Parts: sequence; C-alpha cells; structure tokens
Amino acid sequence: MTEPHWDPFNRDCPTRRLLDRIGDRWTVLVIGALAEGPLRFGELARRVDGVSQKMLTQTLRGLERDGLVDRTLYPQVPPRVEYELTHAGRTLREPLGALDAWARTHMSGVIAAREEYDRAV
Amino acid sequence: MTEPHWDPFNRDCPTRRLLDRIGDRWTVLVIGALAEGPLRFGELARRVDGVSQKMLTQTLRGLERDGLVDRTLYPQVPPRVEYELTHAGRTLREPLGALDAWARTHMSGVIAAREEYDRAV
DNA sequence: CGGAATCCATAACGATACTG
DNA sequence: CAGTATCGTTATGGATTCCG
Repeated sequence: MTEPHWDPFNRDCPTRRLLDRIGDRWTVLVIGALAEGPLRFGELARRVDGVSQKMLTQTLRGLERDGLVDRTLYPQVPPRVEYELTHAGRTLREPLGALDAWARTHMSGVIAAREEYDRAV
Repeated sequence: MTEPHWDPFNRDCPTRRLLDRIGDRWTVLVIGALAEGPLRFGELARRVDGVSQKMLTQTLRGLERDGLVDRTLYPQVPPRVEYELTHAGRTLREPLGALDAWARTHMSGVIAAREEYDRAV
C-alpha cells in the first residue's frame, strides 16, 4: 500500500499557495469563528481573542479577495457590516476541522515532548 | 443540525498552539516530504525546493523538539543523518493530506477569485 | 460601528562564511 | 555531509490616531 502523500516539492504547487494564504496568525481563526454563521465585525473582534482591528480587517479583506468570505454592508448609521463564509469558504471547514481534531488529541503530547526536550538540553 | 466548529476563541486553545507550531513557511512542507519515509538532510533540502540550510535545520529541530520527527545520526565520516516522522508525526499526515486535497481542488478557484477582485479594484 | 492611515518593534527569513 | 554563526533585509503584527 502506498502511503498518501502530497507534493511539497516545487514552489508553485497548490499546497504552497494554500499555506501562503492561511499560514498567518489569524486567517484560520477567523474562518473558525465564521464556521457557525455570519458575524458582525465587532462580534468577530470579540470572539477571536487578541486580534487587533487592523489585523482583523486585513484578514477579512484577504479572505474576501480570495472568494472565501462575503462582506455585506447595511447602509445604516452607524454602519452594520456582516461577514459570512462563501460556499468555497464553507468547504474549508472540514479539513480545518480535521486539523483541529488532531490538535485537541495530540497537542498536549506535543507540549509534553517539548518540555521534556528542553529539560534534556 | 449544528455545524461542526472548532474553538478559536481563547488564546490558549490547542488549535492556536498547533497553528503556532505549523504556521510557518516550511514545517508543513517538511512533514510532507517525510510522509513517505526517512530522508537524509541533503535529500530533504533538495526536495523542499527553496528551503535554505538554516531554515531546514531550524524546522527539523523544532519538529524533533515536539516529538514529531526522529533524528538518527550515523557516526561516519562524512556524517549521515536521517530524519523520519515519529508515530505522532505520522498521525499528522491525514489532516494535512486533507488540507492538501482541498488545495488541489479549490486553489485554482481561489486564485481566479483573487485576480477577479484585483481587476475590480 | 467599522474601518483607514501611520508609525514602530520585532520576528521571520535569506545569504554568506566557516567547521567537525 | 550536515551542520553552526553572523549579518542584513523584509514581512508581520501591534498601538495609536483619525474619519464617515
């Protein structure tokens, strides 16, 4: 049986492009916060603990640009802006959920290994 | 039906810790290169196109520290060093493979959306 | 309320040179 | 071969201020 493998070998493979896209501190977290449904800007800011206004805006713009998030402006005063995952964005929930499941079951072991390693050094 | 969701809401959740771990330019690519079996340092460097010696070393040290990669030194001259995924490291192949599958099917659409968005601006 | 614009600190990374 | 050490650059993100 051949093990599954993905192709990280050349600079322009889809995997690298995806990593360039979601490999920052906030993108995955914002998608996670939007996984259950639309949220306003301020709600998002409160849910994703620690994100600054600037980074939240920047992250959302990037996701919008890539067709993963829809932005809806309700022209009121004060303005109301809602963000929600597009269809494409929703398809990301599954693989990201798998990654999260891995984190929940294995991450404590990783932390333990790390502390063990640091003691040895 | 409640949608599956993962918890990105507080700073210390496992998901954030995982993202801190694999959310750099090279870690996921190195795991991918090791997915099929052990490799020597030089082989890894050639496969992960564009990685510098420094970053490859640094990435491998981090993975070793976290118990995801084993390092075996064969005391010869010149030295031979082999890296391979640990059991924990191998369990990461599946969720990362799912992410890669997503990239292969959706990434071209993402790129297209991006170019469309940039034309509009 | 939901940003945009600016400034600044640091972390991430790459290139190069050297070594057991 | 498989690193380590150092340096310089760029990317990233945080804090602050201002605005419709």
